[in-house]
Amino acid sequence: MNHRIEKLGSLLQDAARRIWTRFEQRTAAHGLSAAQWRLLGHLLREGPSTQTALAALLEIEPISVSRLIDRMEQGGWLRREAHPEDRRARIVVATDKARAVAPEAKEIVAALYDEALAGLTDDDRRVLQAALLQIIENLKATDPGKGSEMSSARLETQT
Amino acid sequence: MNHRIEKLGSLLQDAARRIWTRFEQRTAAHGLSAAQWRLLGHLLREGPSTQTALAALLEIEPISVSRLIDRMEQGGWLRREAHPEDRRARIVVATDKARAVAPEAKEIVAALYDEALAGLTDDDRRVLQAALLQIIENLKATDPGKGSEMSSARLETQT
DNA sequence: TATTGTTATACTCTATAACTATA
DNA sequence: TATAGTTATAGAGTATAACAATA
Repeated sequence: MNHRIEKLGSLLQDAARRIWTRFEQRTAAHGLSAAQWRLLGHLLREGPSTQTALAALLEIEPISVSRLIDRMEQGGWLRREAHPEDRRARIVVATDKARAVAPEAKEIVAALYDEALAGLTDDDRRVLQAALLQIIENLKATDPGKGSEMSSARLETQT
Repeated sequence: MNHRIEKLGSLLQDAARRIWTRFEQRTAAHGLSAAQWRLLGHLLREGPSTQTALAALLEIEPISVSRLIDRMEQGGWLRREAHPEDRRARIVVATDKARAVAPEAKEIVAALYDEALAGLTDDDRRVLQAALLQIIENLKATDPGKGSEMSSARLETQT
């Protein structure tokens, strides 16, 4: 019998929430939500992207991406541009305003992660990182415990 | 310089979301949300509780607890009873219906955690658990990176 | 026919502010 | 005055269904 982690789900959720809440507090002046920062991060790191690709990357529904982008476009963080080849699609592009805050956001993230991981050795950190990736991987495929669903299987667009 | 975990926040969030989503899928027949299961878990493990205590435990606002409980009371999962000593307070009590699903929920959780942690050694799991607790602890106090806030400091009611 | 993205609509979770009842 | 809980209201995230435009 392997070691059982009591409340694994709650621990993960609490840790994640503390990090994101803290991050939102420190970036409050810009008025972006955690989900919006995540989307913007993708955009800034990996360049312009269609909404469909963003939805696959963030693993949320296209309509949710659409909503996020609505608000961010209003705030001037990004623009929807025409796709040069596919006239149905739109390309989402970060604006200069977004690019301008990226360095500050990066610094905040770095400092925050340092605080969050304080007291953990390098080995601990590597195990933690690997463990999180493993958990995500383990739960990636279609749920084997339920014989019905099959729509979360298109995640090959992953990084 | 210590090891940096790129995307620590995203990794934590993704791992947490996958676990909770999977859990919701497998318990879908009962129609409870992740937040509701968490609240119910506290109630079943630790017995009846006031709403204020639940709010402190779950670290959400009392009004959010009130809303959760509204829906759960409608669903017959719990009852609000009068507090014997303090006529302002209400005691939240899990119903027999809730107690009846507890074993099934526990089994689902156990199986889910086993799947999530597949491939991780016992040592890995212990490090993971300790790391999560450490992160939560590290980010527990008032934010030192911001000199303004001071309202998340009443967490002494913690387990 | 399939895909991209949208509207319309709705539900959950969370929160701030203002309030009631009680301590 | 302070606390327990509520109502009113609102924002964010997510989702299903129906649809338009295009491939």
